[in-house]
Amino acid sequence: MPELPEVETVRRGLEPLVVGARIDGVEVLRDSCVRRQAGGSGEFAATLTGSRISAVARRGKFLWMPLDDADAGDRADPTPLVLSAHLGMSGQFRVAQAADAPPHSHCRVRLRLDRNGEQVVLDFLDQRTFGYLTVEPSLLTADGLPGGQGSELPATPASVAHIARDGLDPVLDHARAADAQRRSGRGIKQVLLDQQVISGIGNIYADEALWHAGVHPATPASALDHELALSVLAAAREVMLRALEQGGTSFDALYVAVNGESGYFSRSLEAYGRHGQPCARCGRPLVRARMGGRSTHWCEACQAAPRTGTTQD
DNA sequence: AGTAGCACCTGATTGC
DNA sequence: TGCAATCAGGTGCTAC
Repeated sequence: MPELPEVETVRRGLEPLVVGARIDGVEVLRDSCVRRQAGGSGEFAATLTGSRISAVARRGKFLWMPLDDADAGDRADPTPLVLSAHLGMSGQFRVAQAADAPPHSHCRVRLRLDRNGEQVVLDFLDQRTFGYLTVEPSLLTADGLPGGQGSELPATPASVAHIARDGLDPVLDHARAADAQRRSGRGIKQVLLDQQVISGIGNIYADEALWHAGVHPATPASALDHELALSVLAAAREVMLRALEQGGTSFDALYVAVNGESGYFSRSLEAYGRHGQPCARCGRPLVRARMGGRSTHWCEACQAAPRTGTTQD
């Protein structure tokens, strides 16, 4: 589930915990949670051990931690390495309370860190195992990334190269992103979920943004004019910023911050999960339907059905 | 080339 | 009570 505000909440929790820390031990409890690693979990653990984490970065829902590798000078190709993480639907980073605490049943990887002599045990939990960790090279330049602008980040993992700038990225060109959306004939809901057009928006915030903008989720993106496409993007940005202020959206224990705390934005949701309940704007009951395989919530009165071409309901 | 559909998993909830 | 079907916040691959 975690979408941009939740992943950013995790990033902010990790930053003071891991930056400058040295990885002293790596325990992989479930091999399949280490992905895209040629040498598997063995190589993953061997490469990480002894490395020092220099930062925690994010684009959209993708997290990564650049590594200062003490042995980099010995390698034939000293490309900067990063520890990449994607939380999938249920991934979490959690600090274990004690070095000898038995790992949670959903713990997939345990990292033992040394931060100025202090021992920190960081667990990667993931019930559904759609999330993953990997150590991979980073790109030396950001040229050619989706969005086209240069990057203020030191390095971007290869696995993130195809991901567009996210809605809170200061470098995002909103006008270009809006026009990129309008090039697709798919429904605007599906285009909002396309991480190669604009990243960070997931199923919750897509529904919220469209409710706030008053746009029907099935409206073909190509039918929006430039101004309306911009206002959908602005709505997405505003709702994600407000969610971030409240630590993200938590429905259950599957999303919590690094310290185990839940976010409070679920009580501010206007559309997602509110089918059958009255619309806060007009009082009509909200409806739910499946769209592009995802459950979608909207108000039939405030979010007028697309009326392009042939008529319908 | 762009897009729909499915695969990847576990666990909670719903319905018979 | 038991068991099967359904659903869940995401992404990437494959086949049209």
